[in-house]
Amino acid sequence: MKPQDNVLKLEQQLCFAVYSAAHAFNRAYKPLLDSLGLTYPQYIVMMVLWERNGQTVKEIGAKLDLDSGTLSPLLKRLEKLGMITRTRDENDERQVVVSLTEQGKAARRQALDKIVPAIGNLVGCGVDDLDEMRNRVIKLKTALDTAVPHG
Amino acid sequence: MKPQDNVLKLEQQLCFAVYSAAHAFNRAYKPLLDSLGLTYPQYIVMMVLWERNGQTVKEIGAKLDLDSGTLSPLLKRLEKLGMITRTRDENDERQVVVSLTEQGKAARRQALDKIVPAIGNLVGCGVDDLDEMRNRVIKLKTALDTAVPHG
DNA sequence: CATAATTATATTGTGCGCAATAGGATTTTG
DNA sequence: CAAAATCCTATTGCGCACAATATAATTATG
Repeated sequence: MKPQDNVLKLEQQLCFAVYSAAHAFNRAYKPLLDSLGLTYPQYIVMMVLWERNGQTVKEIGAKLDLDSGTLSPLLKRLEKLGMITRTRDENDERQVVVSLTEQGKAARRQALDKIVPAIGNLVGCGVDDLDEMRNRVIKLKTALDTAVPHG
Repeated sequence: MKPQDNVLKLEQQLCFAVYSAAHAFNRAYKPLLDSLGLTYPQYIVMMVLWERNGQTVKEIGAKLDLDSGTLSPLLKRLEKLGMITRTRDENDERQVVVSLTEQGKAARRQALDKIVPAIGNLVGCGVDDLDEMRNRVIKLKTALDTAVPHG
């Protein structure tokens, strides 16, 4: 076997490790998020709004690297769930402002009390390790984004 | 602001870093894979077959954590592309054996020569760093999988 | 001020990803 | 050996993810 033949092996690939870990996170979140009726992508949209209520679709998309093709139907589903409202901006009618309902605000409590600690237990490593790992993954994403710009 | 209020911030979340890095990988691979006419999920199926030709859907699924709902249509598209063939096992007609065509085998060369080095440049860090990072991400995935079994 | 260019969101089409279900083929068991 | 249970793949339905396109509002330009 040639020396470079290993580089195509699945287990050697960082991309597959990341791809696979992302799916594992999804599976881990699912039973926790079911109690709120949210999917993971919907949950991270809620996180964006919990940080600051009343943001446009564009602002949300910029923070999550998601475009309107993903967000438009997702936000409609969140609206149907009673988590958010979508209203056209009075000054600029092109923009849609997304705001939390009371139910949407209340969901934050359950996220803080139940979901965050549960996932923390699953990941199961010290805060310092976790910080370092997150920073490495973010650095990786930034390197990939710089080479292949988007949005 | 209460001390635990930070834990819901997007930038603090390892899950979002991983989710986001997975998308960044997809974007980085896209222009490279376009020359082969493959998507990233199709590419990792090809990797599985390049390691060992002639595997059942179940075997492929076990290696990639994907079920038949994902693989069945994906494999049909690979067949249509001329990369693989799908044939019922003679001894056990429940099983479908997936095999590389000549074109599918030939695609491996282009992956080795063009795609692997291009992605290597993008990730842009030493082999040791890369190994350590991959191992950490795999460990993370394993921890999540153990807590929430699947398949 | 009218027209062109730009901006923000929505829509359409394709391909995952996964739960639920269905359909045969094989194996188990009574 | 016949009935039940199990196994493997395919299908259906829903929700992302994203490219391409459409539409309406705003801004820039001649």
